[in-house]
Amino acid sequence: MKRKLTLKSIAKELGVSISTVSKALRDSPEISEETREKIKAYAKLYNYKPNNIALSLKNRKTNTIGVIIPQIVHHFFTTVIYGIEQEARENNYNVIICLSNNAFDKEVLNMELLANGSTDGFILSVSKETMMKEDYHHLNEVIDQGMPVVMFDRVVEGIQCDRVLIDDKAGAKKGVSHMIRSGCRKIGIITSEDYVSVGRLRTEGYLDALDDFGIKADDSLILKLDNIDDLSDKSKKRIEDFITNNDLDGVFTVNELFAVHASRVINALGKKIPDDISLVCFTDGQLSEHAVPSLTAVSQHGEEMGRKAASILINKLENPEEEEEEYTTAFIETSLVERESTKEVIRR
Amino acid sequence: MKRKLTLKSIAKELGVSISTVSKALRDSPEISEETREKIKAYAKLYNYKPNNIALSLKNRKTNTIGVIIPQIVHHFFTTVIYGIEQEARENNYNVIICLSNNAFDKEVLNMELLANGSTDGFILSVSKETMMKEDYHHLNEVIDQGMPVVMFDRVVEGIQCDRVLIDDKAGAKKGVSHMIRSGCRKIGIITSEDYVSVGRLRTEGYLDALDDFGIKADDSLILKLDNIDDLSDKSKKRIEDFITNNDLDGVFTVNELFAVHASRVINALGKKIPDDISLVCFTDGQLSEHAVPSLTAVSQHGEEMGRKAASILINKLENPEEEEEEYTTAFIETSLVERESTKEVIRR
DNA sequence: TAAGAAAACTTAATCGATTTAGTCGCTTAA
DNA sequence: TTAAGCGACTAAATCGATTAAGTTTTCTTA
Repeated sequence: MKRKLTLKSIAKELGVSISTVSKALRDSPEISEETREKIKAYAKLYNYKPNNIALSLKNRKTNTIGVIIPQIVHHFFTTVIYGIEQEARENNYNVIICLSNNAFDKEVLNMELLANGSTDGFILSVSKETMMKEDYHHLNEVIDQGMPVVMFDRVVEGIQCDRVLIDDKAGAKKGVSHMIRSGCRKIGIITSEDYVSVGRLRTEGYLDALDDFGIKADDSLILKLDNIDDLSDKSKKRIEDFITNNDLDGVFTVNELFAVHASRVINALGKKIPDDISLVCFTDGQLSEHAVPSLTAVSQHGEEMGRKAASILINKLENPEEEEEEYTTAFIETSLVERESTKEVIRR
Repeated sequence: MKRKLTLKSIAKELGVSISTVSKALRDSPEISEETREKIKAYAKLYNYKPNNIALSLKNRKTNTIGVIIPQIVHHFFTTVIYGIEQEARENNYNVIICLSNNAFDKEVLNMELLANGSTDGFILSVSKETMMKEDYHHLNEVIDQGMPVVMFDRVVEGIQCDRVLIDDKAGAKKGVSHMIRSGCRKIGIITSEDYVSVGRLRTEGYLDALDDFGIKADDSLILKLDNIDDLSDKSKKRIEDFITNNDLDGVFTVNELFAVHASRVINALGKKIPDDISLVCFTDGQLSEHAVPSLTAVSQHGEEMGRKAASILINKLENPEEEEEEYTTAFIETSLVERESTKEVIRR
């Protein structure tokens, strides 16, 4: 096992001072051509690389972004991380990922841990528990210490930070409008209770679309489930009843899971997708793509979202205090991916 | 914006030396009760937390694990990361994640970056390109510097490191045996070319199972596709032909994607799953669970794998040089998750 | 030829923490 | 009376790098 090279060890070996080595490696004109070449050759031969930790300490800059998300076993977050990683890597930043598992305490703990010098800034999507508690002291603390924060997807108001959001409302509207244009007139929505912001916004988009086409909304066609992340047996039952008891010709769901179960129920009823009932869901993931029939979906472009969040953060980090106290909210446009679960729109 | 507290700033504020502050906070008996209490009260009031970077430099220990994986948008890797994160967090370690995107150069770059002081050790699954190149100098280099490495899933031989593996062969055997017991006699396998180790091992498990039950293997029932991570149009076509041209009563696939497509093809042929053809796949992910029919799958227990890898690494880090040069290979048992795509085994 | 400038280095401070090796005043025992 | 001992601190070294400031040595040039 060979010890890692340091400036000190090189200096000792070559009989010069530490600063001479440092300067030579950074091409300082203070050092003579001859010495410089000798040192560089030696460093190259033994593959010297400066110690990042020492540099971080000296520069008070870690070139690391802390990412805190509620879950990782969730396709959307995975794509966001992918985007963050891409953008970070291109700009020479590292990414430290911590999971809050949707628990407030873990979120606080993670932030405190990373804030003590490990990262220069944060990208986070707040946990469900944090949202319900409405306790954001941990966020305010790091911001107070001058660390920039970018929130994405699950954001909260009243925090001095940038935000990157999916345009949920417009996305849902896009999906529902498509169904209407393809001939649907009695469209139901399977969404979440209003306190989940994405659920509320997507419901609004649904209502907007109906309104645009002069279709009267009907409360009984709106099914609000209480958990948007899983599909409990209770939720399954409610979806079954909802579809069985309403004579729908279209169903819009706020996530893939709801759609997949709806598809199953429709099948079991002996109805055909999309001929009898069209189906569109929010989130374009593996399930939409590979389900049978494959599902028309509103794509959230998670990767783009991650990239955007990282790029905003890195920009703040590289140009501190450029324009003080100016926080932006970026919207990531959604797009509709048409697949087998909807009929074609006939334009005349 | 308030500056972060340091020992220095506390010392200055309270009119004592830096070392007094440090010792007081670490409950050294050298410091008088009175001074100690005063300093601790002050530190608590202003929420002092030592700077991790400074500690890392001093201790030459970062308490950070570097994880390098080929892709993150892949359910299996996501579950492994989840396991790693859990185990790390419980032992006070951070996790830095880097993606190689299956490219050799990026893998090398990432390792070099993290090896320069950012992490204490590595957990990695080598990229496809690295496997094909068979160039492992980057691995040997960090190991040479005394950093422990744990490889998982996609491992290579001849490296001084611990390994955590899925028992691919036994897993495949488990799945295929189940089909045979449920009555299948002509079972095809959709796998990958042999140079992908998981493909090869799973094929071996398939052959083993047939052999155990005295069924003669038939090369024409083995379809080897060249990419195990995606489903190209060419692969789709080959799956279609494979299923259409062989009168199978069971299909085993080495991943979910192949199975989902197989399911689609079987459907299109007007055959019923599982009555006419049974279907079992390796990897228990979202697709298996939510497909219609849902798929019987060999679960890889990615989370357990991640936990195991992290626990081996952390153990090495905490007890250095305990038993030199002893490397283990841990196997993670698979389990069969029975769902709708297979018939019940009738025991008599 | 002596002073000033330039070239080529080295010293030392710094980042924030820990820790070993002092220092200083006071008590106690010989 | 005086050295040893102890309590309660401070100084300084250290981790590995950067860099401003200082020091030699050599080269110009009036």
